[in-house]
Amino acid sequence: MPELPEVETIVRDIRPALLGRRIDRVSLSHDDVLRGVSRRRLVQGLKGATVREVFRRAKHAVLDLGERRLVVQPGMTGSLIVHDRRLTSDERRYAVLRAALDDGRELVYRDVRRLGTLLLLDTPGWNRYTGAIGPEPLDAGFTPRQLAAALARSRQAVKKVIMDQKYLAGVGNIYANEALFAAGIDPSKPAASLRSDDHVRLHAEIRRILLAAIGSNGTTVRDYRTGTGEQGSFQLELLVYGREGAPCRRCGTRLAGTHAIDGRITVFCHRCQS
DNA sequence: ACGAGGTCCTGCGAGC
DNA sequence: TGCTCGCAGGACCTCG
Repeated sequence: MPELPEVETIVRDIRPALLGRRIDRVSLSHDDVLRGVSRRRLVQGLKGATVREVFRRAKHAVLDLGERRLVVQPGMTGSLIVHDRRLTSDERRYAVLRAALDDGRELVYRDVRRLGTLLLLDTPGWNRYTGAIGPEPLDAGFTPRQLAAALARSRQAVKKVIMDQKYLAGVGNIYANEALFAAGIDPSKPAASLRSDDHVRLHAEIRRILLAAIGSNGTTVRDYRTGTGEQGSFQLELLVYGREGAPCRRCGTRLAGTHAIDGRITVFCHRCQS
């Protein structure tokens, strides 16, 4: 599922097509993707609204509609695409939210597993939502010190902490694995046991990898698509994720895999990460 | 506060 | 071929 680079790619793709557009018609196939908003209020809130801005927060895409903001959390299998022609039957399949735009195009939120979520927030709701999420790793203000402060408080595994959205925004399982490998840090190490040179390396590698992944339009393992429906290509650059049992690209050691941290697959090199 | 584990969903690939 | 099982990029919840 989309992590920061994937959602950033989606937002960059769909933003030009959405800015200034009015939403004319809305349809929703399932209510179970809604949180904190009823079907009626969602449809009423979107219909007739004009898209003022489109941006990303953490792993979520946000449409600023003036009075309210639509937050799309794609979860594991969600995609957000602006179509400029009739949808194929394949594209209609699993389309959860369809919003017809005033220029004839259509914004479609598609989600096979429907673990994704749609929120429609007023200003106080938005403030609560964004206030509960940690710093954006690609912001200029994100420093090794800021990362260190988040890690210092926790004895949990460093991988779990950097994936925890309240400490750091946008890093999910793929990029956590990759950044820890690149920084030479054992994912199971207690966060508070990292030293300042670890903070500097991890900070740099998180940013470097996220930027590189954005440059490749994200990582397509299975479902992820860009805002124009294409696959990303960063899967070709992954050094550890998905390579359990294969030789480490740096030293040739067989990569280890475990589900011991937060029940998510962790792949690492015993020799290069300590 | 923490860690472990379950829940929401569906599809796919492995193994029998 | 056809079945069952385990697993999958996230986020949120409860329990002890």
